[in-house]
Parts: sequence; structure tokens; C-alpha cells
Amino acid sequence: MDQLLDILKKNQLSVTDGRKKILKLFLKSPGALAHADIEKSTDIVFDRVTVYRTLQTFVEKGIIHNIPTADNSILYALCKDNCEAGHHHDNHVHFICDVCDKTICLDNVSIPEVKLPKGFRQKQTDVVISGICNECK
Amino acid sequence: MDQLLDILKKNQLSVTDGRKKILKLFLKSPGALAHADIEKSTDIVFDRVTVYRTLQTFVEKGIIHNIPTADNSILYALCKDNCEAGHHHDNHVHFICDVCDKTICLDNVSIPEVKLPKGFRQKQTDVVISGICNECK
DNA sequence: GTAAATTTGCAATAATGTTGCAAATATTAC
DNA sequence: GTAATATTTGCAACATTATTGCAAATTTAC
Repeated sequence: MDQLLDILKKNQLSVTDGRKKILKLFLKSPGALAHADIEKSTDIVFDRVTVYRTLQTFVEKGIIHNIPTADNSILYALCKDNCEAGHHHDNHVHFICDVCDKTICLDNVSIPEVKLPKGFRQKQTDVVISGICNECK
Repeated sequence: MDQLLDILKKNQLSVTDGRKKILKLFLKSPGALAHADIEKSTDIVFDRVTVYRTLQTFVEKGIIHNIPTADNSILYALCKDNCEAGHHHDNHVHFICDVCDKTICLDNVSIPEVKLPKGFRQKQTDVVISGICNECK
């Protein structure tokens, strides 16, 4: 059965063309996507606003998560199965290639423990590594 | 002697009111600053463009560095002494408080080693932890 | 001090993100 | 399938954030 429908229905979302196409993009893409990437994708001819709202919905439902970047861009990537709405268990490292500029989720590399000073309570840890990826070198 | 002048001259920058005031803000601030923080600061009455260019110059010279965030904001923080132009040795953890929304450089918490898959070459590692800081709890 | 180099502010422009509302589409009940 | 209801989409307008060129002002070097 169709994976797209499956994901959307599991999250109690109406199945629309926009959501299907954007979700398909994520499933096809090896790395993370910026809003601009999605808008520029020739497959998708939807309004800017629709893209914004779709991404927002997907984040709320836990289908995708956003990745911290040092520049001002917001990147989104698919969440693994164990993400629920509002609860992201996104404990892998993100890699940004300086050459091809792509962001890749290193699902196999887990985030190391970090001990914080007294009084700090830790909720989420993001690790972003930049350098040269395995395709560019 | 004046610390501000010292830093600016070491980096071969003209000493101007704007640069002095913005640099002073960073020296006073315990954590990281967003562009908006700097603009809103009552001390500074410079044009937006000047703030943008000053921050850009400071980053290029290695005086400040930017911090990755999961939302769209860009945060800047002072670099420690061992940063050179273009080469940031910014190996500490950044903490973002969910309550007061401040970003703090945890200079004492160093970044753990992360082993990458074959073919990846690592240049910089950023760790951003969010939660509740020692003042809000 | 003066000349040369740099920096600043203004204006215009571009890019990015948000909101309200009517039209279009999807879902539910039958 | 069709009708009623709920949701989503696109448009328009607007708000925020970022960038560029150029003349005026400031800083530096002499």
C-alpha cells in the first residue's frame, strides 16, 4: 500500500495533493531540505503559503523535524518512526557539507552524553558537524 | 588600556563608534546575541545596515562566531582568544533556555568526540542543548 | 592639518515569513 | 454515489529581515 497515504493517515491528516507531493520529496531526498528547496522543486507548483503551512503541520505531527544551522536557514528532515507529535526523539548527528552544501542525517551516529553544570536541565541536544561529506571527497 | 580598542586594533579594524558600542555589548553580555537584540539595545542608535555590516566584519575577523539554532534566528557570540580570521576554534557547548530564551556559552563544557562514518571529514562541531538554565530553575 | 581610505546612513530592492478570508477540496454521514 | 460539514488552498495584503549602490561623514596615515 501507498507509503504516503499511510503516513498521512496515521497522523490524522487530510490527504491532499500538496501534502502528498511534499512528503514524497522528503522520502526521495537523502538529506535535509530547506523551504527554498521545496519551493524550487519543479514537481511542486503550490503557493508559498501552502508550503509554509504544510511544513508547519508536518513538524507539529512529528513527521519532520527541523535542524539547527549556523546561517539563517531552516532545514527540515524526516523523523524516524519513534517520533510522536510534539515529542521528537531525534538523537542523531547532522552533517553539513561545506562543498555541496547538503545536510545529511547521520542516523547511525548517536549523540554523545554531555554533562551540564549544576542547575541546568537538559531537554534536547542538537549536534551539527560541518566538513566534507563522503560524496565530495 | 581600553579592551575595546585593543581588540579592534589587533584585527586591523578602524575604530568607530558603531564597532566600539557593538563590541561592548558583546563583552557585557553573558550569552549570545541576536541581530534583533543588538538593534533593540538602547545604547545603539545605528542604522540596521551598519549593524549587519559590523557583525559580518566581526565574524570575518574571528571576533565573534555564529551559533546554530533550530529556529530561523542567527545568534552571535564572542570568540575566545584562539580564534583567528576564518578559523574558529569554538569548541564549547551552547545552551538555549526555553524559559528566558537566552543563549549561553558553556565555556567549561567541552564538546565530546564524535566518530563519523568513513569518507566524512570533520571540520567543525556545534553542540546546542536546549532546556532550562540555572537562573530560571 | 590634509589627502586617501574606510565606514556610515539613506534609499531602493529583494527575500522571507504571517494573517484573513473566500473558493476549492477532502472527509464524513447517509 | 450525493449532500453536508470540515479542512485546506490560494490570493492579497502586510510585516519582518536581509542586501546593494552611492554620496556624505568619519577615520587613518602622513
